[in-house]
Amino acid sequence: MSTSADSQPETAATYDASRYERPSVTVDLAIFTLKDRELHVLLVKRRNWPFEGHWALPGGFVEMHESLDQAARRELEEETGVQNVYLEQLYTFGDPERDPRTRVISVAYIALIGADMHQLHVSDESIDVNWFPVRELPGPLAFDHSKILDVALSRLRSKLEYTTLAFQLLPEVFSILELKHIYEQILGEQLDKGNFYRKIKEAGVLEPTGQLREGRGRPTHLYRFKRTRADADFVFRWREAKVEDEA
Amino acid sequence: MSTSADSQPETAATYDASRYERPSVTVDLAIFTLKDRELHVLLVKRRNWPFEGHWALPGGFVEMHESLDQAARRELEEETGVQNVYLEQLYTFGDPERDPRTRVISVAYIALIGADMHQLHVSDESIDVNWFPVRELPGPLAFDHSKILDVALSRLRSKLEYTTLAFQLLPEVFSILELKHIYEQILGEQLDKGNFYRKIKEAGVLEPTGQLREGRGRPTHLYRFKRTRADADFVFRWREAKVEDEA
DNA sequence: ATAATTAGTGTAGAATTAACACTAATAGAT
DNA sequence: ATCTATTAGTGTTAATTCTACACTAATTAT
Repeated sequence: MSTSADSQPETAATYDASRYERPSVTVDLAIFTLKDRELHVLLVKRRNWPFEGHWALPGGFVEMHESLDQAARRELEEETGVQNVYLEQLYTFGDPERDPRTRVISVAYIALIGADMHQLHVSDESIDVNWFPVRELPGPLAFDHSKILDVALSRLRSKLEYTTLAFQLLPEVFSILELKHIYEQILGEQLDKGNFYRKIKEAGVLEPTGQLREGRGRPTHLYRFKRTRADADFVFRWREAKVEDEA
Repeated sequence: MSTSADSQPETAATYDASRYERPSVTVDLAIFTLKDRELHVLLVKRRNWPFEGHWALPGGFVEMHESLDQAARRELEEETGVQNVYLEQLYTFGDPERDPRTRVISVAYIALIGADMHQLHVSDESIDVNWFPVRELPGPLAFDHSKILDVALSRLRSKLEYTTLAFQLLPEVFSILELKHIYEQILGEQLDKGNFYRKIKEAGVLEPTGQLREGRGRPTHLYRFKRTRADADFVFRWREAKVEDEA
C-alpha cells in the first residue's frame, strides 16, 4: 500500500495537499429540451484552440466554494437563464488526454428543460449558442463531448422506462398523446396508443386539469403531472428496463 | 455567461489554468465480497486527523498521468492485491465540506471480488484493513463514506436485477442455489427456488462443468458463468428493475 | 351530410409470474 | 437394510400483465 489520500493520511500538522499536482475539475452539461416535436440538445460553438469552430457541451470550472450540483446549476442558469429544472449527475470523465491544454476532469450532468421554457434566454439567437436535434448534430463535437452525449442519451432512454423523467420535457399542461410522443422520440420506437393510455392512467401520475384543447379532430383532455414528491422521480414505469450501457 | 472552461476558452497564448484554484481529486472504493455467506465491504482504519480511529473506504489521489479507471484499479490492487475483478464508476461526491483538510472531490467506484479471491492480500490480518459485513459496520464511517456506501449498496441492488453482476461475487464454479443465495443476500429478500431454477436456466448464462459436489444431501451440479462478452454484463435479468435512489 | 382527423376504449390471446406441491439423491442413524 | 433428515431439482396451475388490433367518439373541413 502506498500513500493514499484517505486511507493513509498525514497528521494535521504535516498534511500538505499541494504536494500533489492537482487536475482542473469542470462540469459539462447535456441540456435537453423538446422543440418541434424533436429532442434537442444545447451546444456552444468554440471560438478558440483547441477544437476551434467545433460545437461543445456547455460547461465550466467548479469553484472552490460550491458543490458539484451547485456548479452545474450555476452553469445551467448562465447558459439558459432557467431555474428549477431537472438536473442529475451523469458520469465523470477523466481520461488524461481528453483536453490537450491540461489535465481536466469533467463531471457530466444531464438537464431537462420543459418545452415551454427553452426560449427564455437562448432566444438571443446568438450564433454561438444553439439547440440542435440530437439526430442531426453539427459535426463531431469538441473534446470527448460526443461520447458524453452518447452516454447521456443512453441514460435518458434507460431512466425513461422506470421514472417519470419524461414529464420534465413537457410544458405545464399537456395531453396524453403528447407524452406518448416524447417516449417515442427518446426511445426511438413506436408505442401502442391503447396500451399507453391504460398504463399511464393506472400509474396515477396524471392530474386532470379539466381543460380541453381543440384541434383538427376530437378535442383532447389536458393534464398536469401530479408531483407526489418534491422532485420528479420513480413513479411511472413505462415498461421494464432494457439495457443501459453506461460503463 | 461568465468565463467557463470549455464553452468560453481563452486562446492558446492566454490560456492559464493556474488562474483557477484547483481541488484535489481522489478515488474511493466500495469493495465487496462474499464471506461466510454474507456480503462484506473492505474498510481501512484511519490513524490520523481527521476522523482518527474511524473506518473509511480505501482510496487515494488520482495521479496526473492516469485515468480515473486506472487510478481506481491501482488503488484496488494496492489494497487487495487482486487483479481482473469487476470495477465500475459509481458517482462523484463533491461537497466542499466533505473533507475538513481541503477541497477534495471523490470519484467513487464499486468493485466486486469473487468469494475465492478475497483472502489473497488482506489475509495479513492487519488490524487496519478488514472486511466487515455490510449490515454490521464498525460505527459511522469517516468523511461522507457512509453515504457513499449507501449509494453503492443501492446501485448494487438495482443492477443485480438486470445484469449478471452477481456472478462476480461467486467463485469460479458454483451451484445454482449458491447463486440464489447471493441474490437473497443483496436483495434482502427470499426468492422462490423453483422459479429461480427455471429463470436462470432459460437465461442461458450457465455453463455446466459436469462436476458434482457432495454435501449433506443430494449432490449438486456445478456450473461456471458463461461469458458471452469479455465483461460481465447485461444478460440475465432476475426480474424487472425496482427503484434505484441514486440522485 | 359526409369525409378526414385526432382522441380514446375494449378485448382476447399470448406470455410471464408467483405460489407451492411434488420427485430425486445423498449421508447418517437405528 | 431401512428409515429419516437434508439438500437438490422439477412440474403444474391460477393469476397477472402484455400485446396487438379492432372498435367507438368528437371535432373540423368540404
